Amino acid sequence: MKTVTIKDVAARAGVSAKTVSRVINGEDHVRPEIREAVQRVVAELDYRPNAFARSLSSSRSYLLGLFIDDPVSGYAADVQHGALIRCRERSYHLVVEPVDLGRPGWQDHVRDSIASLRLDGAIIAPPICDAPELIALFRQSAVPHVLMAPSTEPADSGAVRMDDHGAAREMTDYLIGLGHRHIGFVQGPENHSASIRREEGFRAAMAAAGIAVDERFVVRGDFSFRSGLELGEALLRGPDRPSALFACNDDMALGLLITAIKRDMQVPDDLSIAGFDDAASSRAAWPQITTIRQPKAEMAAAAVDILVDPAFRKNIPHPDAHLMLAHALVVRGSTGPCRRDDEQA
Amino acid sequence: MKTVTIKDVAARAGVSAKTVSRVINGEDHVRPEIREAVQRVVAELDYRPNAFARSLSSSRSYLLGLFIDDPVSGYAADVQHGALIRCRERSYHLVVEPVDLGRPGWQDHVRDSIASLRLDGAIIAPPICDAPELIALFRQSAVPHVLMAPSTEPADSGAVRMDDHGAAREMTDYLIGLGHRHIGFVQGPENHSASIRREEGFRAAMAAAGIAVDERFVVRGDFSFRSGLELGEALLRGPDRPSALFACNDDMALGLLITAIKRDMQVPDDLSIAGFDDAASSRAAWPQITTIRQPKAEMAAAAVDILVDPAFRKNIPHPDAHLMLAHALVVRGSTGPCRRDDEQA
DNA sequence: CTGAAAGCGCTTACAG
DNA sequence: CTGAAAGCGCTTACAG
Repeated sequence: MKTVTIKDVAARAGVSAKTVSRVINGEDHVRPEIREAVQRVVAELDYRPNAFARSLSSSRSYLLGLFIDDPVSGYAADVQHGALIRCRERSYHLVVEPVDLGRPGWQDHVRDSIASLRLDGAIIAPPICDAPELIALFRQSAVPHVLMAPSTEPADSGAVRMDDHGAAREMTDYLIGLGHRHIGFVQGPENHSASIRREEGFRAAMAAAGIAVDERFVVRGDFSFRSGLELGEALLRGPDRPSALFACNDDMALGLLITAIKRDMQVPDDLSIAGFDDAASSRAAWPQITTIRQPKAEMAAAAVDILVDPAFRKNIPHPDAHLMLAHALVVRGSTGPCRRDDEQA
Repeated sequence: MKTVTIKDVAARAGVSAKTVSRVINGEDHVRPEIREAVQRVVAELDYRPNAFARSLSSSRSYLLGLFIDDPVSGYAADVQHGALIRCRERSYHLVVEPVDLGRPGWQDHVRDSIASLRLDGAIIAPPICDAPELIALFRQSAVPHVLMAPSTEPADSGAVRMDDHGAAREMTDYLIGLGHRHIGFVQGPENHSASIRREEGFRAAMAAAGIAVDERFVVRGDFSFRSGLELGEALLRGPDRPSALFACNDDMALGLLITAIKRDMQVPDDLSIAGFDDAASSRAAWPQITTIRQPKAEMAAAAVDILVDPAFRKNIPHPDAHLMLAHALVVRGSTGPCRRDDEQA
């Protein structure tokens, strides 16, 4: 089965290869009747341009890279899906590149993607969006890149984020509104800047309500279900325990919930539990977990939009390349009014 | 920043481009001292071959496609990760292509990947591995492809599977061994051939033990947590209900478990629940769910190995391209001895 | 509005 | 063991 090339199309349509190229790429300056004739031949021959030839001559790859720490997480799945769908709409392809900053030589893999794949752009997921050494690699090679939920917004990087601080504050206000005073907070990993912003939002809400944070109830997890399980054991052991727990993500919140159930506590009557993400784990439990809906797929799609926008590519830094998407508080069954006597006062 | 090309390396090393090419690709017939000299220059210049130029001239893309129905599922994440890691080891790249057989025009997307990306091979995940029209596309274009867990094993397709029938039979034997006689079975979607093989294994074990299957307790789900939830309501409503439930995958088993908990049943004392997959959902509950470990990532990695193996590429059909990987029964807290009086007899 | 020429950076096929 | 030439299938830059 001989491959159909641009020359075959040109010959059959009685025009030059250049004209076929113009039609294929939707350029101007082609007479309508010629354009139609070419399109007809393209369809007849089922001609598909060779992406490599195009890339080689134009030095554009139509390839975007998604650089991500842990490609197996539910977060990664949502982000990837959002990016994939949008890439397809834009006739780009997506290559997922796992980056393990803990493994020596990671730079080489990244450089390799950039150099041999000639990536047209990169989406950099948290937490590695905050690694200056990684960002520098893209900057040096002049590869347009968008950071997802970064701690800072460098002028020559795009950025897509949500208001982690504000969302955490809303959640905390909601818990306080339910009468809770002894609210515990489960932090995420230290390198996760969004987790830090969430904690700040929590503390801001507590301060605004004039409630002192009990530091014994502020503990660090690693975003995993397992860490939620273990921290739950520690937090719920003694008689002196919080009436509500706010975890930095849903997987940990689910771990807390399971621990409470194991200890025969009633949720939400004995303990309210709130998460963050609106991950599948927040729905795969009983009661379902109150959480913050984070627009993960939308953020990834927006990142693609920024990267393929000629205005951004031609003109970095670009004012419109820093986006903030909306979140939402999702109230479910895991949170309820504080029923603790000493707090009714 | 001027890009370093093969000519630059050749000039600086005082050899021809062809010799540099030989060194880069690890071919024979290069004097050791020349090889070393070239390697030194490659390192000095940090030369990275342009993947597009290589692909264009060699008509190999070093790109593998993963074609998958639902790229957001936990199954997809595991498969993708297994494939990604192995691709990296083999210096291939992976492109994920969602395929929605329900949407008209899906063929065009697939043809496009094949034709414009010049895919070197394809991994086809279940359930679309059983769609003849899809397989035909790869066959026609002579793209080597490996099916994951297909219902049939065409001679000119590779295949990687596990023994779904045997594994389901083991699980059922285990439940029967615990004294259960009234065992319900939750089927997967009709188009999922592995789910059918699991049901057959279930029925074979029941028949071998001389136990009649109560067809009221055999119900169809769609692999989703939600369907497990709903089917649980139906199965556990009346007084006449099964003492054990075996679901075709873990997400549905988790749904069953949550329903049992909602209905104040004790698991496993009132009801044993078993799943299939060893997905995260089987561990994110209390009690944890007894299941079958399915080697998803290993299956995907094996598929990559088959695809990049020159012996397979040169010589399709190939006898060694049909693999069966080992599974394991994982006993956890959700299953226990049958405590129903009428069954003790 | 259209096209002929040159070139992108490699590898293939052939010599020597 | 090594290299000069041609070519992969497009696009760029330039003419007209």
